[in-house]
Amino acid sequence: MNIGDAAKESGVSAKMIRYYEEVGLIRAPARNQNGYRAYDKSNIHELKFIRRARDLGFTVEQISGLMHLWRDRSRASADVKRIALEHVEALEAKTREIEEMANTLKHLAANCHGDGRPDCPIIENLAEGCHHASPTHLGKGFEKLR
Amino acid sequence: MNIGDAAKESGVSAKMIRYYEEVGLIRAPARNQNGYRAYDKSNIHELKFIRRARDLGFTVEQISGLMHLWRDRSRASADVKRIALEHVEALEAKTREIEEMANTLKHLAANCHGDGRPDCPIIENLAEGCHHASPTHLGKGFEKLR
DNA sequence: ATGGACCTTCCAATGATGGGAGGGTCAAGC
DNA sequence: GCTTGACCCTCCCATCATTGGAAGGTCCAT
Repeated sequence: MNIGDAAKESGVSAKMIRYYEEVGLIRAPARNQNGYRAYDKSNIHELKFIRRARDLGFTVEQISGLMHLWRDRSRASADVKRIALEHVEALEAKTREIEEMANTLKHLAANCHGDGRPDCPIIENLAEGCHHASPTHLGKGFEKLR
Repeated sequence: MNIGDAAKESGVSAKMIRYYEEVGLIRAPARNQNGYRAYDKSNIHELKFIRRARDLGFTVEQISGLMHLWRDRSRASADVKRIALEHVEALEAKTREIEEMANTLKHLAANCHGDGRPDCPIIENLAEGCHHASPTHLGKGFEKLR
């Protein structure tokens, strides 16, 4: 099975499969005589695992941890649960931060008549300071959200 | 006023001030005889504008648009309002996507006894497929959320 | 004059992903 | 056998906003 078929079956692009190999998330597969990567069912299984974890918002590093736990039959479910719940917390922190931004903007927009006149509280707030909303300063972790 | 003081006053790091200049978000300021960038109050004002827009999650490109509108005294408030509301929508789409991930994970974790035993529905879901949750496929724009 | 706190430019890295160039390989159809 | 198109390979580059550092120049106080 060449990389293109593996990509189709797993839903992970060929580019990303090579990338995951490069960064050590998956082991380098066997090669055919022509140098093509050869994948089997267990590789596809692994790639699907990765794909689903990506869809849940895990980073490559976190997926690496999950895959070790997956392969380790003696691991405690508590370990997995802890990682999952930590991730839930991180995701919810992100939603709170983004929602805070959205709310501030919504308040500003609600006070903007939105017609042809130039005066606009949104621009004024950006220019002059935060009179309308955004009472607290945004915290760390915020930078990667844009 | 040197770049360090401008950074302190505006809350934008010296590194980022130079970057914003490089990408054309701000115009190159005057230079002293020694080659140091010289900032005045209007520059600080502009940097604070940028800082606040960043805190609201606008990208550099969007801020560029907002600054043009800011400088343009004849602009209609409707233009600003449209940009703001589009951004609110984008932010809320992001929160929905992240919340969907968090909910899926929460459901999985709720079914995981989380003790020393190895069987764990979270890992099983990742390995075998999406039996528990995540009924819909995640949409576009999702990739940048991690 | 020496040190420390500035400033300058240039280069690199982050994380996950896409795009493309330049070149090799394979299988089907002629 | 040759051509063609669809693969595959390895590199390199770009994204976006931000940080870090190196190498070197400047300013000011001691």
